[in-house]
Amino acid sequence: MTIRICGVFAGKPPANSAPPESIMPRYQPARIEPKWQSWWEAHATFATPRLPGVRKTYVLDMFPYPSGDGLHVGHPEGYTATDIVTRFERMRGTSVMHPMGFDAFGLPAEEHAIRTGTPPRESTQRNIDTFRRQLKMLGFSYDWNRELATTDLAYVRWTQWIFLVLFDTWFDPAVQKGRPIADLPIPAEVAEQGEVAIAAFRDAHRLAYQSEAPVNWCPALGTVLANEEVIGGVSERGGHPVVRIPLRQWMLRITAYADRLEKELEHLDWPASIKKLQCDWIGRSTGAEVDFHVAPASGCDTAFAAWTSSRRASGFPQQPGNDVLRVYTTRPDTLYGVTYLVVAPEHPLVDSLTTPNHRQAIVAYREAAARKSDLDRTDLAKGKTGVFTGSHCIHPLTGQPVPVWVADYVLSTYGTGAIMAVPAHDDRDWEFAKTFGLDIVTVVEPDSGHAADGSLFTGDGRAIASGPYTGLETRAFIAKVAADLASAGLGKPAVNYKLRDWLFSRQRFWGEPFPILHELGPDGRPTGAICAVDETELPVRLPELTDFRPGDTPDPPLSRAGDGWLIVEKDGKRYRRETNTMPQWAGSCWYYLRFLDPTNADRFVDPEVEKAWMPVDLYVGGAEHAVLHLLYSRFWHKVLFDRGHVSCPEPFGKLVNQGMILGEMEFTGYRSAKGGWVSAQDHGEGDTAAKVPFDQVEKQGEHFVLRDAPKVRVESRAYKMSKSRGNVVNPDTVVKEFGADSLRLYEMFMGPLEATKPWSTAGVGGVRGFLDRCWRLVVDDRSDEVVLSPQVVDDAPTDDQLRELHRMLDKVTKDIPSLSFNTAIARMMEFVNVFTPLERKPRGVIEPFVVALAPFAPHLAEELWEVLGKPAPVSLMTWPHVEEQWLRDDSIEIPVQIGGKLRARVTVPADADIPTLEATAAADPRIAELLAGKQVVKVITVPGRMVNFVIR
RNA sequence: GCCGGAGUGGCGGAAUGGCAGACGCGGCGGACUCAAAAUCCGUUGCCAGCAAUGGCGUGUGGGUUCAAGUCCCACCUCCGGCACCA
Repeated sequence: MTIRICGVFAGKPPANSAPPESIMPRYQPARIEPKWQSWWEAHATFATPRLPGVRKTYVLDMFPYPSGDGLHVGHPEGYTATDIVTRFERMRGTSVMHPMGFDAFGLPAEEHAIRTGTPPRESTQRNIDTFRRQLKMLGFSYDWNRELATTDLAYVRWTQWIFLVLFDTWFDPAVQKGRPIADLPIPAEVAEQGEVAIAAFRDAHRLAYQSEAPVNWCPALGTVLANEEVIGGVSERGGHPVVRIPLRQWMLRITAYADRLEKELEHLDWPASIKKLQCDWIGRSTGAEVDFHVAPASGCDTAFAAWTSSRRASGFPQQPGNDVLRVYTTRPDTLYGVTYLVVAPEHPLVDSLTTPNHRQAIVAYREAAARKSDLDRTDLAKGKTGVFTGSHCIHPLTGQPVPVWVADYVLSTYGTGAIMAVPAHDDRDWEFAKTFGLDIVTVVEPDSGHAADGSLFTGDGRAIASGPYTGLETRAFIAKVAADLASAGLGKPAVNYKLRDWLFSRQRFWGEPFPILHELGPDGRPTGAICAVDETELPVRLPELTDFRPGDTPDPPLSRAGDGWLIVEKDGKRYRRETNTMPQWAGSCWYYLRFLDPTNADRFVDPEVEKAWMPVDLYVGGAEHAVLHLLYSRFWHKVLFDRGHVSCPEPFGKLVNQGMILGEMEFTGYRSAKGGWVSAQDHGEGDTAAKVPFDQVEKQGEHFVLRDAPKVRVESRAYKMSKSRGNVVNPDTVVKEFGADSLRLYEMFMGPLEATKPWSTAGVGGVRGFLDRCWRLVVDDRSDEVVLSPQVVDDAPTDDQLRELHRMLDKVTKDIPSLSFNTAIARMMEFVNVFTPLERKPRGVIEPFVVALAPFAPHLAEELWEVLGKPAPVSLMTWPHVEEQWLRDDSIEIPVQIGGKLRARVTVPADADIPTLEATAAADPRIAELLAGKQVVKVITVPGRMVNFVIR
């Protein structure tokens, strides 16, 4: 007799130590998991061919940022889902592309470098090593030969190369396509001015261009941020304040692709919510631009008449002159309700519009607005502010003067930076008019009834008090007035986007250097001319620095590199390298392409390989990338497509967002300062929150209360995992305690992939119990060695056993492609529950079960396959065929209802026809009794489903 | 404020308009054991009843239907995102 169990480890495998031989028959993930991981690696089980066979699938995970904290339990959720899909597809004979890599540039590595003085490349490498170890520990079937990190020089080379493609491309609106800059038509008046002017004209049209514009400067991070990275006036990362300062920056002309980015979403198999988020972010709106003539100090009428007649002749000009204020509106039908105009504080006409007696107030207001952070400026709770300029403009249709105000609720960066205010029909204008006592003129009535004068109505309706347009419906009015304005040269239809060009440069060290050179004049100062680094000189490496700190000023750390790095001589001219670096998004914009051909030294990807594998068939990751990453990479992909470098217009065919995994469910009670319990619904400021153990709580009605004090409610919910809350679950710990297969299976069993779900360690124990039962289904747990259970026999399976097998297989086969892993696992559990008690378990059902288990618990399945005496690997076995004949029953039990209420069940032949069903149901003693003396009005019978007697 | 998503046992969840609660956790009872662990078996929505059985039950209120967790209308709560874009 061997003593198998001792001390505190009873029931659990000893942590991470090789178990003594004597207890081997127990399921020991710590032993079998590394064994099979090495086996797969040694046999290159998951190596992907260069080109796919008849059927291909490209299944991609959003690659992780390798943070110093290591893998989080959220990572394996999506990664296990895709791993199951890819293992399943391989077993079905599909060629599978399933790579993994690391998004390794980024702020945390750099901040760590600053804190510790070690170069970011070192800590990044350490973190990648940790991540790789953890990912391998979970048995994912990646082709590790394709591993890449965005920080690899061989990768940076091609990121820079793609930047040069953007630099070499302009967007031709006529064909809605990106074209080589060499094809850009040069207007004669530019050509006349010579080479410098032509170069400047080209630079102004490139998809990658420089711009001196107000940017989001984050002093705490020492860098500027893209609009998308600023949430509510603070940085998305870290929540630091952001201020607007003017600065020369690199921009990417993503707005040129706004229409295509919106329209081409339509056919993608993406969650509707993500499509909508992208749509809203792009924010296409249609309306009209309208010019308001600036009223001269005197002689207003004649000047206006002269202006309108000249406009009638010339038409609506491309650029408004200084004599007009151009506004953008989505509601030109409310033109007759305009009672004032507003320009943004940064609007170029503010100076000329300001009259001397208002100058002081205007200057003060502009200064205050510039000082305000975006947070203050966008805080709706603060109410509207503004100042009158002293000037008026002339309403283009009525000829009446309209006062011009400056207010920061108008954004300089959207539309024309100026609006026509219609307080009766726009809530922001209404609030402003109320604040400053401006006129409110109603010009739209709701279809039902009259609007009270001076009230707010923002919907569509019928025009009133609108001159010749009175009586028109909103939509008809908009169409007609837009046409009329256009023919009078006073306005034109216009489209606007919320999307702004992508601010693409950062003042940080740990990013890709731009492959751009600035020409230096004889005085050593930049001449303004720029040129691209030659393709053959890529990659441009980061210089060796010892100090990575961002400056207090927006001067990038790279500008502190020595002249050896900074200064380049070429064709007898001196150049200074661009010292900004690219944002972290750059690398993640195209990694899915490099995976296809990761070692290619001649091209970023071989076109033949790209055409064969693209697009990505399934892309799984968190919803936090809904706009940023997914919008940016679609943009890059479209540029590459336009320039003929890739074969499809969209990179990601199907997208799935895994839900967040929260910490364990917690009960929180509140204690007052005096120490007594306070009920959760009326706890206040001074009370302290305390965790209450599960067994001291019970449910009473809708709420949980303290068991010992049922009047005291406690809160119950699960929270997002965070270090500060101390509820973070570490995958290493879970693997040590339960094994990788248990972690994988548990995360898939928790609930639907897309749902937010709380963690439950007891739940992990539950699936571990299932894997234990799988083990005992095959392995003899009474022997001292790992040998086949004597209960697994060569008997021919019975019909019932085959039915159980094929029904399980059918469910699993259907559930994997639809990513319904929780129900697939439940079905496998049922299978095991059926076969566990049997004394004789036919090989003919046990073997296919092990094959079906393999995508979910691959290590255990390999081990059991070996115990069954089969040659490894089960991972590449053919997926079991589902035999239809076993999915049907000879007889079935169906419910019988009376008036829709269940009253009995009857057993009938599976193919029974309606009369048989009704007769059998009516013959049931209980039904007969209930129907006696009642009048059956109608009988509804669904063959194979149910019978319902409707009685009076 | 706007836009998404979700409300089902003590908990996670399951359910092509057709037997609500599969599967798992937890609980309860039993077998095995000197005992415990592990394992196996049974049981477990609530109320009434010894039981057969009956009643009630999918956030709330209405509606459609022979039949509603599922479809429609209104509302409530929670979670997530966006937020002066004219």
